[in-house]
Amino acid sequence: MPKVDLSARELQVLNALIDCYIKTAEPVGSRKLATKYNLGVSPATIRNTLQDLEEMGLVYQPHTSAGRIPTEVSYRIYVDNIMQIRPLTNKEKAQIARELTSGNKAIDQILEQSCRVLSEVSMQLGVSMAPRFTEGILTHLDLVPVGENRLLVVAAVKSGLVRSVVMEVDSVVNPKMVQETADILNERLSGLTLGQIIDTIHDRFRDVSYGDPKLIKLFTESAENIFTPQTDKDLHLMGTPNITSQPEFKDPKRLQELISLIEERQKIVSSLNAAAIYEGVVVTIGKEANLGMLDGCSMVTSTYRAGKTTGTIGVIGPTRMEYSKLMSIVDYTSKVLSRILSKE
Amino acid sequence: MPKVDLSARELQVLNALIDCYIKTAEPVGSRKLATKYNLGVSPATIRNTLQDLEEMGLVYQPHTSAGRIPTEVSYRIYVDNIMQIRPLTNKEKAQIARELTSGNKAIDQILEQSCRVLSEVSMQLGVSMAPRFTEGILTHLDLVPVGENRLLVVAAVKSGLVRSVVMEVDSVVNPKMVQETADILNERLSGLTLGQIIDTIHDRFRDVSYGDPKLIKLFTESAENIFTPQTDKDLHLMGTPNITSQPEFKDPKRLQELISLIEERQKIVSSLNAAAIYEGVVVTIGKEANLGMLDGCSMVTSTYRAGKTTGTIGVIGPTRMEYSKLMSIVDYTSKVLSRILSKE
DNA sequence: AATTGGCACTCAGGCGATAAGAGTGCTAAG
DNA sequence: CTTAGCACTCTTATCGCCTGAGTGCCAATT
Repeated sequence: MPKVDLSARELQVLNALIDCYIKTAEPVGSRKLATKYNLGVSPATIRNTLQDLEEMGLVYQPHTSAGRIPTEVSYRIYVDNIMQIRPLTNKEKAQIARELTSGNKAIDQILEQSCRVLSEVSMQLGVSMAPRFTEGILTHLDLVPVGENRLLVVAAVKSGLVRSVVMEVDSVVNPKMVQETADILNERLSGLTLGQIIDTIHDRFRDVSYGDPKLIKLFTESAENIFTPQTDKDLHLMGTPNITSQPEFKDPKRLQELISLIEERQKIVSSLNAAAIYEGVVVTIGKEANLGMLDGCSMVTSTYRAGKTTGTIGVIGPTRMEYSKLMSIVDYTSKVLSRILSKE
Repeated sequence: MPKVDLSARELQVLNALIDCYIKTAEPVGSRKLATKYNLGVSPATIRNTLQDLEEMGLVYQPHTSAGRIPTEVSYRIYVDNIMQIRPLTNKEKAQIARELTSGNKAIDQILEQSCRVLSEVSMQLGVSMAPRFTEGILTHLDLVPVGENRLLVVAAVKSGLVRSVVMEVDSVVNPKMVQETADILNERLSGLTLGQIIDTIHDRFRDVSYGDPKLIKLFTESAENIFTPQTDKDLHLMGTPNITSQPEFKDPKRLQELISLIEERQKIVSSLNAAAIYEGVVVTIGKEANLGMLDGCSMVTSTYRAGKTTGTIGVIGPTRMEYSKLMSIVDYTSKVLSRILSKE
């Protein structure tokens, strides 16, 4: 919310400048603005306006005698106030819908496909994240003996998401006892959200009427480990070549940072979660994204619904991105995705 | 197996040259070899030898009037015939053992830790791959109803590895029937390897005495999907910064190729599988690795055992790597890993 | 016959000067 | 308030020069 009052001309010039810079990735000069965009004034006048914009911190020059480049502040203004959202063509809509509905219906695969289609249509780095597990309602819990001293804990959530975690048990356990324990766990935990379970599990098993007390103790102790989303496994990333070929990544240092970011997925997860507190399409510009070393990048994200839970999808690319188009793409994709995941 | 007969001096010089190049990453000249390695002859003599080596295709010059660089052929000879394996220090052994045995015991986490410790100790890209599922013996199969029209198929293998796949069912199914079906599946499939199951499943369920026939049909039809390892999810990669900072990756193009490789994990999986047909530590040099665009890289890998199944771990780095040290590291790590995974 | 010193030759990489081009800021006039 | 004109700044590319590293070969030496 930078409080700026721009005159009509200043808005016009800023709009043209951002538009041009997004297309060319080169500093934009007054002459280019005057000839390519019919602003009805001469380059000299535009130069004056540009000086004003520079004083307001909306544009800058990489060096004294170069054109202007928009700052992050002005991207914000552009996205919030100036930009016209560019609707999708029917062809684009069809492509997204087709690629999302074809193929297997397991939620994980659908998310991977979302990620792929986002990266293909947007020509940026596509991201998708599985629904936030903590908000899901537990429908069923299962304990499956695996090998001699292990139990597989299977937790199924209403949205169709399933997580399984292997739990170590000290001694060999009686299968009947395991079943009995599973029964009481289900009885007391089904219908709660995983978040509630984590918070209240210790209280809920103060008294244990039947089932294996040792096993239940072990379970309550490792509940957090079982129910907490290991969210970096829920994250899909695709289309890295799309953005590495952009001019902002011609510097090897930049590329290295990108590689690090991709490896430590946790940072992306955090940023996506931070953006997900808003409804609908969110544009996170540059430093706002807090992507650590990799600034100069923006995200366009949206939440989607899967039953009672929500997840996040979006695209990541250089700050200089076609927000107007990307917002439509992400918006539409998230809506299709919600529809697919909810009609089941 | 390039058939070369090298004289004692040629071996000596080649050894020194490779050693020097591995350390400096720069073309090695005759003078440097004469002064740093006491070969007892003058630079001029070494030059003659170098000419001979060049004719044999063992070294080359990036341009006239530069020092020599070893070719992939000569790395092969070096690894197979010349190199002395460098044993690990106690400190290194301790570090590997400590980091592998600490923490959670779930197989997936152990593999991730293997990967991390490999990358840290070797200063290369560490890789680890879960045991090959197809060779595992099925111990238990479970069908867990999830939501309205889904079943979670849980397949547990002797090594402790578990895979779960969501299966879509058309109609709502009776829980009793599901249990009955699971029973007969277990009865007929337990004890077989997953590979055998894939091959023979259609024959095994020609006659179905009880259980839900529709469900069994669905199951046999999707058996391949259920039991085939989606191996690129079983692959861990860590330590990319270790190798991106090496001089061979100063070229942005190289970096881009690396990023692509990391994204399409399938290629790495294939290469690792190809190397895994041999027992013990395998060195795969340059083009042998078939890492697509990213040649100029080598892998040092080893299989490890987990019960009846085997998996692969190793390191990937530029062809110019310290094979002598890396072979020890990978060998030791795989042995420790086998011990951990087998004593259970 | 193998080894060595000497020497001319080649080539990459760094440095500085020069030229071209893009774009600005300022001033003065419309 | 707008605009044309102009001097000024700064980047980028190109050329030529030089230096240093390293070779290949030949003739001398052991």
